[in-house]
Amino acid sequence: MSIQELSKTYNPKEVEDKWYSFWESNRLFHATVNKDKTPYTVVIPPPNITGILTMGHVLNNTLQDIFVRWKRMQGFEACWIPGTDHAGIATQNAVEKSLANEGKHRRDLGREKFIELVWQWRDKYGSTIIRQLRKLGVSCDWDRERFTMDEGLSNAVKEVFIRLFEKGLVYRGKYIVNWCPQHQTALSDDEVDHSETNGNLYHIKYQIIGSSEFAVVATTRPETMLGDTALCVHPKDERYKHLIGKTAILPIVGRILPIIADDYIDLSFGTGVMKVTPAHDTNDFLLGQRHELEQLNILDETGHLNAAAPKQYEGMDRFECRKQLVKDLEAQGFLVKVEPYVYNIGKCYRCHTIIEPYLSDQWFVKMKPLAAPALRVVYEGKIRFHPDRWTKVYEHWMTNIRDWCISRQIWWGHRIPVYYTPDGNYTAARSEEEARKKLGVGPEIAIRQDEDVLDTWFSSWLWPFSTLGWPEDNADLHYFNPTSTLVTAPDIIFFWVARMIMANMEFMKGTPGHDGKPRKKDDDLIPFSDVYFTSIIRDMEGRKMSKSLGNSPDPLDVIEQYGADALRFTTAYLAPLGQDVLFSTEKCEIGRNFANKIWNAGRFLLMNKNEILGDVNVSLETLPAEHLDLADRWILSRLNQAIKAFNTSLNEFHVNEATKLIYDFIWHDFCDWYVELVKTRFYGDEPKEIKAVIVTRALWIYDQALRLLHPVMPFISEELWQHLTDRKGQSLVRAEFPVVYKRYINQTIEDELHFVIKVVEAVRNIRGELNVAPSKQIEVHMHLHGEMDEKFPESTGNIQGLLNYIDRLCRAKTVTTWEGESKKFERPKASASAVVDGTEIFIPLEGIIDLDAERKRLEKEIARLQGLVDGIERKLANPSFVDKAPEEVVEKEREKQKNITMNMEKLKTNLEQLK
RNA sequence: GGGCUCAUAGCUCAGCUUGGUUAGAGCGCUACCUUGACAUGGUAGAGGUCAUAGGUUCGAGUCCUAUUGAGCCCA
Repeated sequence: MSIQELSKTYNPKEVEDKWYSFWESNRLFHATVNKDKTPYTVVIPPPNITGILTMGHVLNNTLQDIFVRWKRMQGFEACWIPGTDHAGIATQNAVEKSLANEGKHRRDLGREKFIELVWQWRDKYGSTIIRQLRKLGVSCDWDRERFTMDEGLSNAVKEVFIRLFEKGLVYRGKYIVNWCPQHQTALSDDEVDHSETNGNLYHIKYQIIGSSEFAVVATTRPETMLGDTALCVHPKDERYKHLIGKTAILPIVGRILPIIADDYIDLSFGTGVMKVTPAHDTNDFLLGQRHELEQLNILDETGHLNAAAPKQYEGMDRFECRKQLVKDLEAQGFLVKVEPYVYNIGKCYRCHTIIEPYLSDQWFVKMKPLAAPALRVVYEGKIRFHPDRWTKVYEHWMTNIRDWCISRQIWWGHRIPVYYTPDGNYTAARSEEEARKKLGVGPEIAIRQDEDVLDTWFSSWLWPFSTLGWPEDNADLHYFNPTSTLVTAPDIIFFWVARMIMANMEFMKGTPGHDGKPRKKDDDLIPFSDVYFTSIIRDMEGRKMSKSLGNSPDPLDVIEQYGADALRFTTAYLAPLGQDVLFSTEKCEIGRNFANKIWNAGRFLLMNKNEILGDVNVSLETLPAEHLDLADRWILSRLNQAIKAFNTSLNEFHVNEATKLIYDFIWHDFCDWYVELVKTRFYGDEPKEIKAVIVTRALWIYDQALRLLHPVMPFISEELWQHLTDRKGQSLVRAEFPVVYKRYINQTIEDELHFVIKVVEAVRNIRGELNVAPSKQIEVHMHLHGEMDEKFPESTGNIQGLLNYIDRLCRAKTVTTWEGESKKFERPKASASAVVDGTEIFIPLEGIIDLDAERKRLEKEIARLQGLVDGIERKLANPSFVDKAPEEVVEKEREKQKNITMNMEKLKTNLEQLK
């Protein structure tokens, strides 16, 4: 391929869609059962079908893709299963909203018609986010895409419900649940957001019967008094002991309430007397059960007062009623006082309506028995959390786990597979037919299925095996489950992560594992071995990204502006394990600039390849190892160090560290130094055959760098990789990931080249500080300290090559070397000078040099070194340091003192000469 | 009330279980530079008493305790 094809800057738009469709149409992401390979499976946290791509998704999916692409290139059978969940409440909401625009309600259509409409909606909008994910470059196995309402997954849900029912782990009960009057459904505890709210504490007095006394109670929700069925005090409370057993009159209503005693009462709260409303408060409900109190429900499903309330309030909204009731209490003299009060209020996580504790019939899962093994596998490290601190959070929740309310009073979702006879018998069954059998009723008797559907999470918790075909037994399930890494946001650790662990351990029992034998051991029953909890993406002020704040950039706009690779790179680069990320769109410049740098390095190499070799295909199969010089051996050492460190970082889930490593290797080691060093040989007078080797080797190293880069920046790496040579239809997606060759890692070589770098930097520093024009050719005199073969054991015999490098990088005319401590050495007059590892560098600048500036520069450097020496000397003068510190540490300090002092002395001599 | 995390350059953060390099990077800032890949670039420079107070240690940005401030989770 020829250079004309590479533009001056990288243009992501021209390459991204092209390569994605190439990958997808060649099914390069498709995984199959392959006994010769180790599986590496990841299940996507299924986004809602109502969702659009957010920065959170970008981070989450970029991380997953990095892991998956890395493992795939390393030769694992990498399988990333994508999909979506049906998001019961959110989706129903969206459809109801559009119905409302037509002035209709779902009840007008009826259940069947409505669900049909939701499916239509899903077909139209439900895969938006899946399309958007492709833009990001994710390497999901699209043949395996699943949806929680698919037939197979629905069967899994049904099967699980029935098995739990038969085990007695699913039960039906009247319970106080979190009720959302907006959605008219129960919510699980996790679906309620708590926030501090400014409200009032109302003090209301209740007349004691047979006495002139009043009991004063304090409440934040006065309207619930209409459902009061008792008053309660602490049995040991001296203030109220005499009231126990008596009765009081409920103001306005006139109902007679017993006064009971229970040590649940918090003596320090309010007045110490509590009103008891069993149907409208969880704690009161439990208290009511203990004391067999009547449960009086005063609200309907929409949060309006029902017929159990006095006539004047019936039909009122709960908050309207609160207002009116307070007014009435005040008018009738029952209101003692109202004080401002801050308390926690629960709101629906979907619509932010204030949650009403509400008494209703619901289905629950008994969690304690399921939690025990799930807790054990995390305790024992069979599942590891990253960062590790989430294990504590998990343990705390799991040990205090409460039963899970799984029924929802909506239509969109998996309908509860429970059937009722007219006389109230019920059972769980796979079909009406099975239900009849179980219930022992014939076709002449009508039975009805439960109206409610299941919580969406009741399908999500089966995701690691339902997506693989469970409950049908099949090879995929044996091979790809347990999965490997789960990448998810920490806020769904309870909703999802914990429950998946419980489900996998319960339902995969007996399914054949990798070895074909039925699973029994924890190691085979876990759903995944590692959980990576992602950072939370915030804006630059540290606020959570949210729709209402409008501070969330649309990732598609960002991709349009900067390219998908830039977005991916920047996100991964900025996101440390376990810490929040402050993000702004402009930060994608990091990734964009990096992409451009990579692009231009490739452009440079291809230009030179064309120059030297012409329009031929080079073979990049193996490293051309002839004519290696210091620079080559140095970059090979750096490359292998980078590969090694990259793998280590990813193994430890330090993705940002791995990303930084590539950045530093490509930008600094490769571009800043290697490319500059190699120019010396490209433009030097070596024969063409050698130049051909050099450029091919540079391309080979660059090829390795692209492989290293591919998991993070798949598009640009593929595009460039294809340009390097004819790949014959192969893709970088399935190319081999670079392997570490330890023999190329060589510290001596790195030190030697580092010396060259330090000399170059010292000269550049002089040029910069003394304002020597870059175009000005200079002379550099080096007075080397020590013996040549000691100083450059790897370069002995090719010192000229080494000096050529310094020459070129310093734009120097000549470089003079003085070996050893030659007596004949004469300091060039009127020179700027520096010392590097004892080697003196002089730049004669007769007539140009600003002597004053040079003196100041030297004085500053001497002062800096003096500071260091002082510090070291203080240390060495401390007898307990010399006594107690390890010998090697002390020796190191002595060595340091010697070297710095030597450098400083030389600078002092040079300074003297300028005076 | 219980628990967790964080505090290092103007800004955003590295410096990781294992205390000992002259505490680093990117952005921003200053000066210079279109040099045969790249101005989405190069070179050089300025900028830090590592939140505060104690403690452990020969030695603390790093370990421990407390305080202050910021944020999160659970109840």
